[in-house]
Amino acid sequence: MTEQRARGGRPRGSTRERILDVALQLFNEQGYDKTSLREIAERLQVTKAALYYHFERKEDILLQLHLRLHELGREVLDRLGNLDAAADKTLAWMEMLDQFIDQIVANRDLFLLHQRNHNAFEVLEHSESHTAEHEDLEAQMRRLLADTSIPLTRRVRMASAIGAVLGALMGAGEAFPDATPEEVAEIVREIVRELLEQREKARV
Amino acid sequence: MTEQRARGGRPRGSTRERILDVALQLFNEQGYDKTSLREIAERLQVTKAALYYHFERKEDILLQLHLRLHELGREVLDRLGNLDAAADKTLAWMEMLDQFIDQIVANRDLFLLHQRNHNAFEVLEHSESHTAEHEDLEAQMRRLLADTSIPLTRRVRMASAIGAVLGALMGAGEAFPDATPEEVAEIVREIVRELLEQREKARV
DNA sequence: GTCTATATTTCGATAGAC
DNA sequence: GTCTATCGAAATATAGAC
Repeated sequence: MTEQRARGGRPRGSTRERILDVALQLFNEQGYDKTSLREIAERLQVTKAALYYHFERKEDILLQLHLRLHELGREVLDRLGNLDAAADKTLAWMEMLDQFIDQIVANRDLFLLHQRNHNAFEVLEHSESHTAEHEDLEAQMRRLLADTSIPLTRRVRMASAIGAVLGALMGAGEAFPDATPEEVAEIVREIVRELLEQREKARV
Repeated sequence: MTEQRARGGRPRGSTRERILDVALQLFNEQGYDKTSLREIAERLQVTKAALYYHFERKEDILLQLHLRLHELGREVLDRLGNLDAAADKTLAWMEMLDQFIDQIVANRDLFLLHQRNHNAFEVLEHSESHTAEHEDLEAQMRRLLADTSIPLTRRVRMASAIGAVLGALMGAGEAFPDATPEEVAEIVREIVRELLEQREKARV
């Protein structure tokens, strides 16, 4: 029952994937830095040295988990990129956040890892492999928000919309056990629409 | 110019306070776990052993920074507690978030520490000193959001409002260099009102 | 691909002089 | 209150047999 939860559409059960799954689990429980390779090996019933056959360094384990997250980011950014030059980016943003919400619901543990080990991920960026197009979803969102050709109010609303999604779906933890993730997601979608829609100022 | 930034209304310049300031700085740059006492000592131009005169363990440094944050939390919770039994908690929540916004603007580095070192703070809670009333602001907010006597929609909106505040004031980093923190804060206040206000459903 | 054994480094923490 | 010197523990990583 614990081994069986399928992730993505990946080769299941390979030792390499099992290492990544266990690592993700432990990193979320204790944090990346506080989790030793010894602990990962013990939970997998293998020795430390076995891990080094599959990954050269501990950091590489985190890097691979980062790539899983990066794939999700590409999906979102590709859709957004097509509409980049559109005059009104509001619709594109709403669609992006809709997809973002879906991804969080489907990959909560991966987003949790990113959120709870922010510092560990930062050193990944500052090492190799971050030559150019390897840019993070978060970094690209920041660039979006820094576009001064967009009125400040709209940019702050966009940042708040992202935060609202994370706050309801991630920050609240298991605060909504009386609701399914889809129910919560639907409420958040409505909130995003409220935050981003162009209101007609002519109303009272 | 770097030494002079005043924090709170505390005894400035005492070695103990300088340790805490430098530690806060380094913890935010590299993370708590990746920051060694050697580094803190070097930046302060003292030796490691000197730190141990002021703090028994490394964890105690983090604990004191936690207490700075905890004081801010008490201020918010005291105000909220008075209105706890009110029939309509909406107004209380708005006031709380207003104060929350002020605190973030005034103590961004402290909140950053809490956000970026979530795991390190967790072990603090699970050790001593967390007997009872030492409960975290975050923990109490979670209890609030878990109150099933409140409709789900309103609780999700509350969680999103908190997230919106954090997203605009913390997550966006320095994405709004063209605006003062107060300008951004004012926009966020309006967003919070929109998210929490009781809308008259009778419209359109 | 996994093991045993060990090298290497760094860290948190202490003892005791000044 | 700060220093020098050092200890013990734990972590990452490697060498080489099976």
